[in-house]
Amino acid sequence: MTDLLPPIQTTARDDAVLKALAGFVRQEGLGPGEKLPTERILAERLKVSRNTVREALTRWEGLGLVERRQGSGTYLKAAVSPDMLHMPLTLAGGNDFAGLMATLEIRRALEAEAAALCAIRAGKAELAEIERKLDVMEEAFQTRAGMSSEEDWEFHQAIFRASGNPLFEQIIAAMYEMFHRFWEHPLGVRDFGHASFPYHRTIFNCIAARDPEGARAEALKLIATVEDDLKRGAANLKLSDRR
Amino acid sequence: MTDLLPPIQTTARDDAVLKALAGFVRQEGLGPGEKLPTERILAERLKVSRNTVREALTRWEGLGLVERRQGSGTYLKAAVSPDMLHMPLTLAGGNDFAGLMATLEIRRALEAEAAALCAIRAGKAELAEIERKLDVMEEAFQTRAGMSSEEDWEFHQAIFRASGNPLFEQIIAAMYEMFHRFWEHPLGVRDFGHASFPYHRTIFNCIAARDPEGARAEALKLIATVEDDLKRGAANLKLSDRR
DNA sequence: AATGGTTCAATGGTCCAACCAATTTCCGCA
DNA sequence: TGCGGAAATTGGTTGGACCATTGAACCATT
Repeated sequence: MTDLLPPIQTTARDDAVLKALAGFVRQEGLGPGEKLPTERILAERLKVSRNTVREALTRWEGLGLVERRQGSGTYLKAAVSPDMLHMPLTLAGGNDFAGLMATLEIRRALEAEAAALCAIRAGKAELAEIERKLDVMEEAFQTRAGMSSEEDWEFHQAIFRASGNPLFEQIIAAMYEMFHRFWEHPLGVRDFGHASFPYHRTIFNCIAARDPEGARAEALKLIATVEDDLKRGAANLKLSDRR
Repeated sequence: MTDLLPPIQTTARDDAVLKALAGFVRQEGLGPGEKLPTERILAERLKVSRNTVREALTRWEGLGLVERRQGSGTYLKAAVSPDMLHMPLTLAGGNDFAGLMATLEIRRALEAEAAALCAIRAGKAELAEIERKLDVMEEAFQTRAGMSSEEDWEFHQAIFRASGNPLFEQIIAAMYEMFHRFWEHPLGVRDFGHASFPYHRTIFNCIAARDPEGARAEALKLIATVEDDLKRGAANLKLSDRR
């Protein structure tokens, strides 16, 4: 006998509030940036205490769905729908080098799969878009004699978007901040990112040739070079700390 | 000029409460499963209202760090530290078949990478743990003449855990609910999961042999069979709908 | 001795009413 | 018309009260 007989759910006021609120947002067609009703109004309409409303909104705020501005109101920060799946990721000691490597491993996993899917699914328009981003990136590389994080990022984003699965882009976007905190301070590695440059073109070639496994392999190589760069940077940093 | 000059924080009571609480947990050496002080005690010690304490704990609860049980107390669900990095991720939709396939693609990406990392990093103890789960799963398979979702899941979880990167397990854990909603209702495919069975052993063999790329390849094959099963199930379902 | 019922204190969940602090609105004055 | 300050609005905090659930201790029946 396994666990049939799941624990029953008796009270879940604030959860109900969130569901109702999500329904309201959908019905009103509210989008990011728009203001939702006052806490006091919500409390009155839903026939619950303002306190309960606040607990519910606090959860949404913690999840980054909503922003509260004292004296002004509560504003949507993202699209909400009644059937959302929440996936809070927490990285203990997320400010250190190990945390960056952890996110990079996730990125490698997603980048490889997205490239493979992209090789299968990307339409003509999407393919052209990716190549355009690639050209811009290569142009920037030549001009400034080095990797440019912004253009590089846009290239990868285009691949994620063309994978046909929005989850890739969403997960990576959640980690964007982490990547770029280090990206902007390349740990003393002067030619940071140089090694990864050629793989952008090879990945695109595989995608254009409809070669999923090739694309996957090239993406893996690309992230490997970034990882190497970072490790080298960390070693340098440790060295200069000792100085 | 970018966004240096972050907005100053005049009032951030509940944030301060969380920081203080995280410090307390560290100082006391509290781990997952252990009980936190009462809300009333926290309020008194921190010289804030109980309501403020509750707002703070609500945030942690929303982030899955803590579990509150009425009448019992508040318990840690994960390790917390003062310097945590939160990456809350909410996925829109996902209750339909397309959503399931989307999450499955994420799972394939992570499963492949985790298996590869595991082949590199898993220690002796972790290797033994994985094999134990595998034995249990195979035992269940023989006895009940079919895949058992619980034991299967534990096997995969052990691999994620041994990957040395906590993010893998966190992401997958968040999707667990989604997978199992369908797993329990195998869409009419009677021998659902049968096809994936042998790959569990081959994955383990590659990991034990310290063959990352082999493990990655086997993991990809495993998910591919699950995908096929699901697609077959969906086709059956559509067929029976027409009936 | 074991099982089941009762009581009771502890604890999270909810409510209320008031006040504080930041923001926005608006009105009167120059 | 433009501007400065009062007033209304809105989220943030407080304190106190009561409800609902839990779990332990105790008691009664078998």
